[in-house]
Amino acid sequence: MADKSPVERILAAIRAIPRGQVAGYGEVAHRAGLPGRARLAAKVLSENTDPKLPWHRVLRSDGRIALPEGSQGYREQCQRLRAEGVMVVKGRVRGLKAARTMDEQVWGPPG
DNA sequence: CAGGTGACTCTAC
DNA sequence: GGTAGAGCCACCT
Repeated sequence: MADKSPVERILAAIRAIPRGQVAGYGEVAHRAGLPGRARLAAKVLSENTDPKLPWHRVLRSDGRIALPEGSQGYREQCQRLRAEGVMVVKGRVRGLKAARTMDEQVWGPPG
């Protein structure tokens, strides 16, 4: 990875998320080389405006959508996830979860 | 330099 | 299993 800015690295990590799968802010931040910067990832997404960026694959540690229910972003994320084969119920995501437990097997361990 | 904010995370009930 | 409150850390004004 090039010596890009932390924001660029976060965006790259999000772009690296496989389709039909989801990841948490902490995971994305850690993958971006910024452990503990989950908040930064959140702000980055809030500032992000790239339609090609799979930001909808980024969820909270609880596997829940970060945006408030009823918001435009919430609906967009929910619909996009469903379109990728991800089940979304009550603002929660069912199926694979990239939490800090069994994510390594789906994300791929370092190496 | 200090204050305020947040698409977060963890622990406890 | 879910909700509620406190904590933490970096970024912005």
